[in-house]
Amino acid sequence: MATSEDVARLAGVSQATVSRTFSGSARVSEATRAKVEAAALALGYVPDAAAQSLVTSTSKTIALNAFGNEALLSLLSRPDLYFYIGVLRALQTHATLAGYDLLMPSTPDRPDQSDGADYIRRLRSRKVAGVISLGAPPDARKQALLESGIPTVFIDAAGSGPTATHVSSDNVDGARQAVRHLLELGHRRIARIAVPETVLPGHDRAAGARAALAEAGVMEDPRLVIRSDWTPEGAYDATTILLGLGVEFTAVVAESDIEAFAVIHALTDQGLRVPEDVSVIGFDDLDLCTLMRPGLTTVHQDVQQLGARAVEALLHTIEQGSAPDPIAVPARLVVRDSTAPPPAS
Amino acid sequence: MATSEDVARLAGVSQATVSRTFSGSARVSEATRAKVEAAALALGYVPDAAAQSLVTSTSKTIALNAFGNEALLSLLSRPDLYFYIGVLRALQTHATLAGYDLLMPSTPDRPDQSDGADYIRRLRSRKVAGVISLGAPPDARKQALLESGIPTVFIDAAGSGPTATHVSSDNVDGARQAVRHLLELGHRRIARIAVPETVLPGHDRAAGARAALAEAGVMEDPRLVIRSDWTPEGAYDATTILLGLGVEFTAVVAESDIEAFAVIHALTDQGLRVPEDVSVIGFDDLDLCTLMRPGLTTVHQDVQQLGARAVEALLHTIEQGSAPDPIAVPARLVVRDSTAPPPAS
DNA sequence: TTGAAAGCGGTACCAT
DNA sequence: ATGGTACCGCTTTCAA
Repeated sequence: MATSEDVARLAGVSQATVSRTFSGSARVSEATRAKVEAAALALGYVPDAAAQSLVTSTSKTIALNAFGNEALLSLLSRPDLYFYIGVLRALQTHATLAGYDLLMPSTPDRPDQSDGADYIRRLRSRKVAGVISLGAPPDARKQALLESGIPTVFIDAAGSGPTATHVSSDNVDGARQAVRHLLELGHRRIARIAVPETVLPGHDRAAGARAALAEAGVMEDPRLVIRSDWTPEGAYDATTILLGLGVEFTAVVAESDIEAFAVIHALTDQGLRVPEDVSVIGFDDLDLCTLMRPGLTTVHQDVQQLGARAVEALLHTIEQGSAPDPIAVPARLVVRDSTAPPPAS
Repeated sequence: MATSEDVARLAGVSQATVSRTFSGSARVSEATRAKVEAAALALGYVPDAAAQSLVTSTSKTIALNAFGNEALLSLLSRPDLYFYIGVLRALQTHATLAGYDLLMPSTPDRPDQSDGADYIRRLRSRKVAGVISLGAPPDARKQALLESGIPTVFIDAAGSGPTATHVSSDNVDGARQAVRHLLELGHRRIARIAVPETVLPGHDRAAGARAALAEAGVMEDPRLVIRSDWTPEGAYDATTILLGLGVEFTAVVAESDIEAFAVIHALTDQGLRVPEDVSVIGFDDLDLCTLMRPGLTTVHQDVQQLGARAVEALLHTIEQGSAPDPIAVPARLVVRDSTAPPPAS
């Protein structure tokens, strides 16, 4: 690999001038710049990232962090997380545009003890410019990030501070639209397969659902809210429990498309028809929705926007030194074939 | 951040000794090592990655490369590529185990010109230890990788040389099992929705299918081989074309599960039943297969193994300086409900 | 505007 | 086994 020294020699200037030419900020005469650039091109010169990083104490790198102690991508193989693929795609696109590389740091050997501090040390060792965290990170890690001063953006998780903020879909409004749609169709007994309200999307969606109900003067029946865990298995079981309760309902709102499919299977396995007997609404609007039958009515999350805004917010934090306010990306209902008016009964 | 100098001072040894303690290879007395480690722990010391990289000319980083000129994750949002999520997961898991970080380099601004050389320069600038490439990379990039001497493992793409090899499922055998299964059920008129044979999986699967046919003394009808492009839309259209041909067939073999679902939809949209009228076989065995109805008969690809062997092969190349032979990971047929004997007719 | 020189935080070779 | 020291390639004062 050619070094700036080589380029300097060929261009007949000092090594410092080569550095200035590439760092952009400094003033270099047009003539010199041209000479240097020609020499650099001829030698195929690219600045050494490690050397730059060593002296500047930073690198054009954004670290990705994800839920739990598991490696980021472990989770992506769970069908309920196909959603994050879209987000990752958008992150990559926009990070690239800004000239940043995405890094998936190897998880420490012993994820259990002193997680937080160790995690931060590894990030510092890598001199990452910032962190984007998908989903709810473990508390120790989240806390450590908030205190570290490392620019951080949480996606789908709460967390803000001087150098941290979060972006997510407008879950309140998304859930409100979903429930409102059902209400307009005439449903009054609406069940929800819901994740705990301790996680941000769970909290916001519950609030949105209740708001829609309240607007229509309908009281939420707590028996129709069944806890689940984002997994299709959990949703299937929750639906079975719901059916076993013997409480009347004509519609089910799920927390994800994948869960919605599981709900539909649970219903049809019991001889119920969707949407004739029961309406079902999902969340996410995955690409593969177009492949499923019946077409799923669901709340579309704009993964492109999610990723774009996350990168944008992170860059702002890196450059300005302070994090912007939390960001909500609009969500919108997509009506397909899994919802219909409740049976006449 | 604490430096090795700080640790040395606290431990009452020289900075060089601290370095030795951490590099592991050199000989340090037990007593000294203990002192140094205590001091390091107290200071929260972690070696600076950039400094290490600068002096060693390498880094514990594996770069991910993927198809086309697009950013890696662009492709992952296409439903036909959900398969690679599983592979990525396995890659991450095994890279972590070996202490390597995964890097997704930002794509150059102008992906068109001088792609190859520029790509390599960026990798060298980052001093990546090796590259893992998913799917068929653009020719310029692939060629550049092969010539660069950078350890490389291609997944699902041909490519080998002194420092490069490839790993993929045993596509020949997988396709053979699929077709053999259909033959055993009594099918003779077997259609294939197939990607071009210029890509490795396309080539191998075609060979496997023909081998199974040949074993059974069945002649392949070229009219039953319809070209497609891995996408569900392409598969849907291909199926429609197939139906329009007026050529008899009782089974369809697709190149992926997602395509298989599209094939099923195309068939049922024409009033045909699966598997009563037509049997359909997919490839991949995605996690979400368990969520689909009918249950899809498909060829299972072991994504864990794929990722594990890829990392293993790359580490071998990095450490030994020479690449191992190409690796085929066993695939196996999973029989569910989308295949049955052909209609009596 | 440009050149010279001092590090950034490590590694590794040379003595001791 | 340990300490001293010469770099790795670049950024950034400080002078000229």
